[in-house]
Amino acid sequence: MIDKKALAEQAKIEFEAYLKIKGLRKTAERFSIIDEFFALEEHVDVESFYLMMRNRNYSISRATIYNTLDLLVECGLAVKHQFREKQALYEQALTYKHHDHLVCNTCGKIKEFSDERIEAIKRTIGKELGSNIRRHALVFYGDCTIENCENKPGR
Amino acid sequence: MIDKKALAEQAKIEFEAYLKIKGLRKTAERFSIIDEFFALEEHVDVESFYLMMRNRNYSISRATIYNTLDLLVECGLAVKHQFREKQALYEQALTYKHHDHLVCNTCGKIKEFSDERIEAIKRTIGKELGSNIRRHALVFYGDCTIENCENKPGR
DNA sequence: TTACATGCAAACCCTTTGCAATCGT
DNA sequence: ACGATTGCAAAGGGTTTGCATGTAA
Repeated sequence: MIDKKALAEQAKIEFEAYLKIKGLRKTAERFSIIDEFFALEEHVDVESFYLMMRNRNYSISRATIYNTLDLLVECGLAVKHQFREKQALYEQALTYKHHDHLVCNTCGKIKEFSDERIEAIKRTIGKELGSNIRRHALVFYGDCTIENCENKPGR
Repeated sequence: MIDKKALAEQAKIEFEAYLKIKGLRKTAERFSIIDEFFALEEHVDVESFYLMMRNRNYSISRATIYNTLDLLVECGLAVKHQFREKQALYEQALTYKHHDHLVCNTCGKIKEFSDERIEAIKRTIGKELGSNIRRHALVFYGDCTIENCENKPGR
């Protein structure tokens, strides 16, 4: 189990460096977002995150959250996903190692996995189609086969 | 080169069968959408398709296009993609063989590819995470390495 | 001091919905 | 005739933008 506090502190250090390079300001809002974002256990959408922060008595606006999360993505501290059609989900990426996602058709939960073979496919296809492939997004959608899965709806 | 007309005719036959099963009506609009949709060379978004049809003097509404494209997806004649955040893209799928996509960072064009190795990854991960994986979405994003690529912007 | 940031609400974009008018069956 | 389908425009939901106010540097 990783220490969330330590994670947030490291994120702040990296974020400060990024702000400095870009000539952006260190504002209280940005740092409070980092505190809360790196304490999360899961991917989060902006609206939930906004409501959560309001519930915890931060006075912060949606606009600032959008702005800050985008900055975190820019500097590599977060990753933005588009699993469903509407809302984007943000994921912390401090100790980021690329991984892909399995979305459960049964309960909607998202699991992570990583398989090196995808890199080989990228090399083959990149060569074949004339592209220097920089990144990929791979999502599996499947039915849960785990008996008594704790995430099963209606339990 | 596949004969577009023949494609549309085959699609109509399959679509009629689907409508019959579902007790839905055969309307002129639905068939005109099939005519135009199966004449397309590329993935299309709803708004472009709507404008194209209006330009060709069909009197048709966006609502009907959304409705009909969704029916086509339901009966397997089309596939809906969500490559970017906003609009969905629809692709004809009459002679559908699953394939994945490479999005060009340089010109935005979408190329198709297929690599069997992804199936092996699905089996491994499905077993590992307890999921019967039904489908996947794999998108590569890369920089064009083709000299004098005809799609290069600013040519 | 002076740009950059913020909060708020309005605007935006794509998609969905409500409803009266139409049209298959 | 009946109910599904249409066109239109309005509503919806997530995200972005404009602007006056606030604030880090």
